[in-house]
Amino acid sequence: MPRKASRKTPAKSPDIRTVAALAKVSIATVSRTINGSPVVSERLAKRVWQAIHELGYLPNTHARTLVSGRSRLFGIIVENITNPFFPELIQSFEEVAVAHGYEILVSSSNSNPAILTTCVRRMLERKVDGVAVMTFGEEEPVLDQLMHRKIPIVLAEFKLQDPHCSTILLDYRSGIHAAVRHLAGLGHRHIAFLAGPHTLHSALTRENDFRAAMKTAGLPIQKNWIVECDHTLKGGVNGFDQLQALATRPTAIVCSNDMTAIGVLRAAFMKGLQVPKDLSVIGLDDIDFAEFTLPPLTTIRLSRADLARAAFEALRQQAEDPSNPHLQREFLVSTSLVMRGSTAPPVAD
Amino acid sequence: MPRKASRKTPAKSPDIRTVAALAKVSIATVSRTINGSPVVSERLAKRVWQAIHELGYLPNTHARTLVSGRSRLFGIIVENITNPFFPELIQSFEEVAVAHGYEILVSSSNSNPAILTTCVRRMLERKVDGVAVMTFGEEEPVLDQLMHRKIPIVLAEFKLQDPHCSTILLDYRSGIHAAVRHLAGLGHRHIAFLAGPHTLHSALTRENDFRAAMKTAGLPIQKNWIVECDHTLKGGVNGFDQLQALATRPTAIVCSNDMTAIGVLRAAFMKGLQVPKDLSVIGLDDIDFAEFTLPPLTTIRLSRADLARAAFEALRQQAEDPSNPHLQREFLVSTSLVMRGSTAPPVAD
DNA sequence: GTGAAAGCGCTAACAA
DNA sequence: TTGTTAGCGCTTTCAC
Repeated sequence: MPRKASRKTPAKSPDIRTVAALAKVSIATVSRTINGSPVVSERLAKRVWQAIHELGYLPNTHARTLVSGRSRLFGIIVENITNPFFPELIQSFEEVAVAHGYEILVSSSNSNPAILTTCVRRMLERKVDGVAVMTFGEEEPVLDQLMHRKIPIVLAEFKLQDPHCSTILLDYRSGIHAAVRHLAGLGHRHIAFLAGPHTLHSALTRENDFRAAMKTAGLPIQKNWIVECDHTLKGGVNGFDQLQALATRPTAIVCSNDMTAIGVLRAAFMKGLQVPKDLSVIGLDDIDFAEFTLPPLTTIRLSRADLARAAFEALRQQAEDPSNPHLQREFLVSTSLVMRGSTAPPVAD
Repeated sequence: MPRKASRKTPAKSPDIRTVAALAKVSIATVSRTINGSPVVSERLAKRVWQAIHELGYLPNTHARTLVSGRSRLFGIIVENITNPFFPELIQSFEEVAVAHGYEILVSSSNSNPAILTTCVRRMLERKVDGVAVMTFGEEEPVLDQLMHRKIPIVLAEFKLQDPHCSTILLDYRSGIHAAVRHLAGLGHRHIAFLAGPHTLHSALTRENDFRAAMKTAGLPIQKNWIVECDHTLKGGVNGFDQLQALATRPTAIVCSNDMTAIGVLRAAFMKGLQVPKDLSVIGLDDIDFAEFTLPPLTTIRLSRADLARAAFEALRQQAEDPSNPHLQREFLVSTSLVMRGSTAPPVAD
C-alpha cells in the first residue's frame, strides 16, 4: 500500500518549492521567472511556467511583502461609501490599481475622526504602500500618523509640505464659473448657493469659487442666499426650505453637490414649484444618478475616473520611484458644466 | 560626535525585537502579550505594552499571516459597487468584520465572468480566509477555484454541497406576498411584474415568488405583464414603456428591485401618469434612496445589514471553527413590506 | 545563467 | 511563567 507516498502532508497548496521540484530547477529560478527577470534562460522559464500552470500555483503575497518590503496594497479612505460619488470613485481606483498589479483596501471614515484613525491604523498594520485620503478636508488628525511612518499619501485639495504627500487640486473654478455664467446668460440675477459643511475644505473652496464667479458675473451676493447644508439629500431639502422662507427668493440655486441638488428638486416638487420653469437648479459632481432625476440635473461634472487616476498615479510614483527628482506632487482635475434639464430662464419678475 | 549611535540603520519601523529589547523581555513574551495569552505575568505584560506604546509599534500582519496561516482577511465580491444596494452591504460587512479584527477586500465583478475570475484569483493570492460572493447568481464559474482550494465561501441564494460552502437564503416570499396582498387589498387586480435578468438566480426566485403570491391571492397572471428587465434605472424605464404599449395595462407594478421601480416612477412621470393615483409601484431592496423618491417608494425591504451579518458569520464560523459539528451552513434573511407613498387604490375602470 | 543560503517579522513548539 | 529556536514562503545577495 502506497500509504507514505499518497499522504505526505495534508495536501498544502503548492509553494515555490513544489514548483521548483516539478520544474527541476532551484527556487531562485522560479522566483526570477515569476518576476520576469531577464536572466532566466527561455528553456528553464518555459519549464517553470509549465509547472506553475500544472500546479495552479499562486505566489503568496504575504511572503513576498515580508521580504520585499512592498505590499502592492494601496489604501483608499472615503468619507462615506454610501454617497454615490464614492463608489464610482472606488470603482475607478480599483480598476487602475488592479491593472497595475495593486490591490486596494477600502474604508469609510463616516466623517468620524475616531473611525478615521482606526482606518489608518488598520492600513498601517497591513503595510499599505500608500493611502489615498479622499475625505475632502477632514484629514488633519491622521496625517501625522501617516507622515510619521513615511507612507506616501495623496490628499484632495489640501497641500502639505511633506516629501511623502501629494495633492490633487480640484479646479472647481472653471465649472462653477461656467455654471454662473450659464445662469446669468439665461437672465438670472438672484442666485443662491447651497453650501457643504464648513468643516470640509472642498465645501469652502466651492463656496469661495461661487462667490468669485458671482463677482465676475457682476451679480450681487446676498448673505441669506448662501446657506450651509451637509451634502446630503435631506440637507438639500432643508436648504431649499430655508430659502423659501425668505422674503425675496432666488430664481436659481447652485448646489455644492448633486445630493443637495436632488434634495432641492424633491423639495421644490413638494412645494409645487416646477423646475426649471419656476426655479433653476445646478448640482456638482455629476453622479450617475444625475442623469435620471426629474428633470435631468444640469450639473458641474467632476470626473471620478480622472480623480481616481490622479490619486493612483500620485501614489504609484511615490511608492515606486520616490527619489525621482521629476516626481509629480501636484495633480489637477478639472470640472465642466453639463447642461441638462434643470435650468431655464427665470420667470419675469 | 555620536554618529554611530544616532544612525544605526535608516530608522526602520520598530519590530517585535525592538519592543522586546525596550521591555527587556524575549520576543516570545511580546508576541504572547499582544495575542492576549493568559500566561504572561502582569508585570511583564505591563512593560511590554508600555514599550509598544512608546515605540508606536504595530505588528506586521504579513508576518503573522505567513506563520499562522490565517490572514484575517475576508473577500467580498459584489456584482456592481455602483448599484446603491452594494455600498450599503459593503458598509455593514466592513463594520462587523472590523469589529472582529478582520479586514476586507472588495471587488466588483460587473457581471463579467472574466473579471470575476480575476477577482477570485487576486483574493486567493492575498490568502483570504473566506469569500462572500454577493453576485446573486452568476457565481458558478468561479466556485470551483474556491472550493478546490478549500476556501470558505458564502453564497447568496445558491446551495452547494460542499463542506466549505454556506448559503444565505433570502426569504423574498414573505415580502412579496405581503406586497401582492397589499395591492389586492387596495383593489388591484391587474398587477405586472418587472423582473430582473433571468441569468440571476435571485431574479428568478423573485419572479417565481411573485407568481406564487398572485396565485395565492387568486389573481390572474398575464404573460405580457411579466417583463424581463435588468435591475437598472434605464431598464425600469424600458419595462414601463413596454407595459404602456400594451392594449390592456396593469394598474400596479411590482418591481424586482428598487432601481427598476425608480425607473418606472420616472417613466410614469414623463408620460404624465401620476403615481400612485394612476399607477401603484412597489420596489424591492429598500435602498436608502427609496425614501426620497417622488413619491416615496413603497418597497419590500431586504436588510443589507442582516445580509452582511449573516455573510460574515457564515465565513467566521467556517474560518475559525471548521470542525464544529454545529456549524451553521444555512442562514435566512427575511424581507418585509415597507409602505410609503407609491401605492393607492386603482382608478375605477 | 543558475543555485545555495540568508533573512523579512512573526508564532508556536519545546525547553528550562 | 519565560526564553530559545525553527520555520511560514518568498526575494535577493553572493558564489559558481
